[in-house]
Amino acid sequence: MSEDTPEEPKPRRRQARGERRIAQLLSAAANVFCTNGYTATSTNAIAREAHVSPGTLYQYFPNKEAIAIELGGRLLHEMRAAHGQAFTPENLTLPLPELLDVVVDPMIEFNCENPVFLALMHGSEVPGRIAEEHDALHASLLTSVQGVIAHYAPALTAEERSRIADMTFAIFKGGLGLVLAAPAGAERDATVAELKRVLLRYLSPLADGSVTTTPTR
Amino acid sequence: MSEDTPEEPKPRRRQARGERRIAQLLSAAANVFCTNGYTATSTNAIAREAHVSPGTLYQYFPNKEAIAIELGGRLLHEMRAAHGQAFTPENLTLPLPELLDVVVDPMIEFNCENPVFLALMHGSEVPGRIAEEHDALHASLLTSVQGVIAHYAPALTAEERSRIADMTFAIFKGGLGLVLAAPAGAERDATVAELKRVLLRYLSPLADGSVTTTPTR
DNA sequence: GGAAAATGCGAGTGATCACTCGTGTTTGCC
DNA sequence: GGCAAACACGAGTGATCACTCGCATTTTCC
Repeated sequence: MSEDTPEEPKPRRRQARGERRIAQLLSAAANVFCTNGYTATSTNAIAREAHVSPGTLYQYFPNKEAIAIELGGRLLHEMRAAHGQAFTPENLTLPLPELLDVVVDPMIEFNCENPVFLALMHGSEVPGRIAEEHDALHASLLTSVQGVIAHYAPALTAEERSRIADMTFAIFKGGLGLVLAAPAGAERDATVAELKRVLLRYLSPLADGSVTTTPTR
Repeated sequence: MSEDTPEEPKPRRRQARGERRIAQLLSAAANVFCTNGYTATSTNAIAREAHVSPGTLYQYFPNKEAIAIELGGRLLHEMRAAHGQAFTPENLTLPLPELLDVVVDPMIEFNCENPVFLALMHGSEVPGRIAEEHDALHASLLTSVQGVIAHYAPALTAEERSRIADMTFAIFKGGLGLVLAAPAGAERDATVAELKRVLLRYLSPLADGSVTTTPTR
């Protein structure tokens, strides 16, 4: 929730304890959502995880969905920030391998540190509101990727560009699952490197001016 | 204890109607699981979708989990059959583009015709029994992919081979999501072709004898 | 035809869940 | 200190869910 909205009939006085509780509840919710999924998670379980009574939980959130909305909203906000930092105009001029580093690494890091993000954004069991915001972020990311592709291969049609961007993102998503499944450390790093290798091999022919729809063999 | 029936403690006489009902219930369950997910699906909703009373449903399945088990088991069985047909020894000798056709097409087709498969196998909300069987199938598929990779690039270490197989499968999974999201027809075909292009570009360097762990930049 | 088994029904049952409410405690402000 | 508001609690409430049970109907076998 932003603080500059004029439609706030609830000017809360106490903030220190309250904000702490909200953060505590969201953190607990992230843990439980992550392990059980949204639907199978009970509000009582969230309260228990936060060492708080159910009544206290409902003092800060009107219902279960609002918890996911708030949590998802915060994650989406962070994600958008990372996204904006990755797809800067100057980064767009980097050679492909370096561009991949600059774009992939922050995204991977974010998801490693917030595994609940994938859990919340992926399932069809999440409340519609989250799904909408996620779709918006997804579209925004796709547009950025399309921009990169257009920069590397200006000759492509919009349809081809769109398809390649979709596929690039799907590859990343699939690889992300692998990375999250790998234990943090050398194995995870190797998986990330492999993911970048996939993307590099898939995308580097674009820079050569070869048309993707023409079989080269 | 006194009854020593080895496998079938339930000799059902009537089979025509019963088997029909079971198929009907499983089909209904597939629909509802597909749209709502496993956890959010109620047994009453399955019965309603099948135009059957809740009591009738529980005459054929002891509980909700058993429905998913049976449905998942049948799908896994079909999937295993398709898998076995794809990874035949003679197919292994095909050149990579043809091998991709032979392996990818049936898998895509199966998932297009049984979208509930992904829905059931993917979520962490599914009963543990399904997850186990799915893990077994997953491991089996990975072994096959590793076999192919070993054939194309015998010089790789087991670790590299495993990582490449994992990544290949992750790419396929990601692309599969795209394919299922695309409307059936030309767009879907184009997406499948793009997926094969990704896999081809990722895997074809293996056949050239270049070592993947050496940076080529 | 008639017994027995299989099939079918749907209201009912206990458990669980999201959520509330009455009450007690802590904190900010004078 | 004292008051009001924010905070905290946890037993309780209505709804929903997975699942049952008594009974009616259909099918099979003789």
